[in-house]
Amino acid sequence: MNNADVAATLSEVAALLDLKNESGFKVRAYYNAARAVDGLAEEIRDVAARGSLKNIKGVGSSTAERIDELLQTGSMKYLESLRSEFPSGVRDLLGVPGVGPSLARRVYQELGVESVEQLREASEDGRLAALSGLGEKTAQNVLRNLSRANKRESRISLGKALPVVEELMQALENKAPLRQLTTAGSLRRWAPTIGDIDLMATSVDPDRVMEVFVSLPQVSQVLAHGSTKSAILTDNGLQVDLRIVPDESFGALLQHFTGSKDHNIELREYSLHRGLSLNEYGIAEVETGQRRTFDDEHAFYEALEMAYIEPELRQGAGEIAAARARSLPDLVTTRDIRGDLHAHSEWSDGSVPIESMVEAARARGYEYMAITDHSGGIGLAGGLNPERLLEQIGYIRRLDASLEGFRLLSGSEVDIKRDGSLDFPDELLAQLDWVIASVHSGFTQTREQMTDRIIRAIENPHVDAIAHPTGRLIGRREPYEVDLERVFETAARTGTALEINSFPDRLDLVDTHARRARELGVMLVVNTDAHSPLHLDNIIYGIAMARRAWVEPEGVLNTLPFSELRAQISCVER
DNA sequence: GCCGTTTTCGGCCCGACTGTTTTCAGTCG
Repeated sequence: MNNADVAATLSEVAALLDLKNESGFKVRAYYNAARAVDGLAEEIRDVAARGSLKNIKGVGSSTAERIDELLQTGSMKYLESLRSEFPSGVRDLLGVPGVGPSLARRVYQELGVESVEQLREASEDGRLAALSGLGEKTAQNVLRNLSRANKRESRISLGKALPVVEELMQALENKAPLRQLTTAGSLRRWAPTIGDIDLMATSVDPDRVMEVFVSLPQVSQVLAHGSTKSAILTDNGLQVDLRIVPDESFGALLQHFTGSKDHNIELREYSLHRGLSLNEYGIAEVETGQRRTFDDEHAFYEALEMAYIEPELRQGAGEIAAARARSLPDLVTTRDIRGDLHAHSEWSDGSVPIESMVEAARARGYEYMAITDHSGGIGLAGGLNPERLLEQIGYIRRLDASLEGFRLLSGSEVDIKRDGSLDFPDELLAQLDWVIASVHSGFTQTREQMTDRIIRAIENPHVDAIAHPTGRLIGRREPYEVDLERVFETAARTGTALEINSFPDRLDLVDTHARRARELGVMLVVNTDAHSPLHLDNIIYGIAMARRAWVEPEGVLNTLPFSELRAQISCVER
């Protein structure tokens, strides 16, 4: 029973309470608790073990008791009793866009609908439209939405969304009379996954911009078309909303639609206590109704007497208090990165010669790079055997010696075997400048086995870092079970760095874990795991995770100039 | 059900849009 399981259970309680027409506040309380548990950097069982469940913001004494029961017995009586009131299929109805708790409850109670399929039948044969307060349009809406993706499972990775958005924005800028155009929402906050895409604009001719927008070649369906708001579906199924407002409202609008929801709720609750009401048009005094507008976000936050908050930090995770105290972190940027310490070449599964990777790194302005081709023990990804590695070390040394103003490090992404031993003997690892170890097999080991395995690798003095520490692949593979708290404590003690892997499918460590690692004194390293020169550009995603984790430049190993980096790692003298 | 720089009780973010209604409830972000 991990954090995600507990969160899912609390969400189900919330959904069932919602179906039952319980107080919306109670429903929200359970959803809040679910989100809080899901975003927890620590394992909830550890929190429960020391009796600190109630210290989680959003978890009170009642929910804490139920979580305790769930962890100890594997089930929750409260949930079981709620489940007995609604067949399991009724809850699935909530996944259909446009179907909320009220409609789901009524079709179940009044029509006996117990599944999505039965909802379709009731919409087609007129029984849905016959319900009081509903009509034919509602039935048509439901039918149309039944073919769309489940509203809870339709998120795509940041890396898939961003190229689509950039192409759309470019097309718009080429053809429409825009003054300003920017992203908002989860994309602007660099969330690891994106639901839909929000674009914000100002223009001298909004109608013309909207005309262009809904007529773009990428558009497969127009969902709405107005002068201030339009929405489309792209040919790859992504929903894109475009909003246009007057210049003087742009700051408030951008703030509103950047979110996150948690951030905005907390910001509005805070402001309300100060007699101010916030919305997308500006800041109003509650007593007088007088409203101020803002053409940029900095002024908006300053008007609330707090520092500007970077979008990546807007998660309702303490950033508002820090902004009031003027103690926000000085976040790391891509400009701080001086080298990449996880890159592959055609010696293993990369696509180009080492020289091409070096050229690409230099073109980015980097000072150094480590080539870390795979070890080959389990025949994975064309990995190197000891003989080939020795050959590569010699090759890299000669190449490095020929380079002016750039250091090429001889490294390895060495496989951590099931027992925690490494794929190369220590004598061989000792010859390398940089060793990054990682798990590529045996993902189903128990939590204890996996934790011991990784800790043993961390404790090897030749290991400089652990790559993609949880092994997750977004949308394809869950992270393996591992006690990250113990991993972090060990890494902090041994001075071993943990990676934020920038590959859009990985983003591992994720922000909440990276933040916890830093709290425990772990050094991070932000790498791309590049298998081609183009992949070096993925550094933006890793940096985004670091920024969402409140990480400053001094928390990232590869912001160091080479002269300081070499003192931290087992680098061979040139 | 949670929470406290007014509060341990009485609040709980805010508005757009839709469809069904003659003033509002439901859904969404």
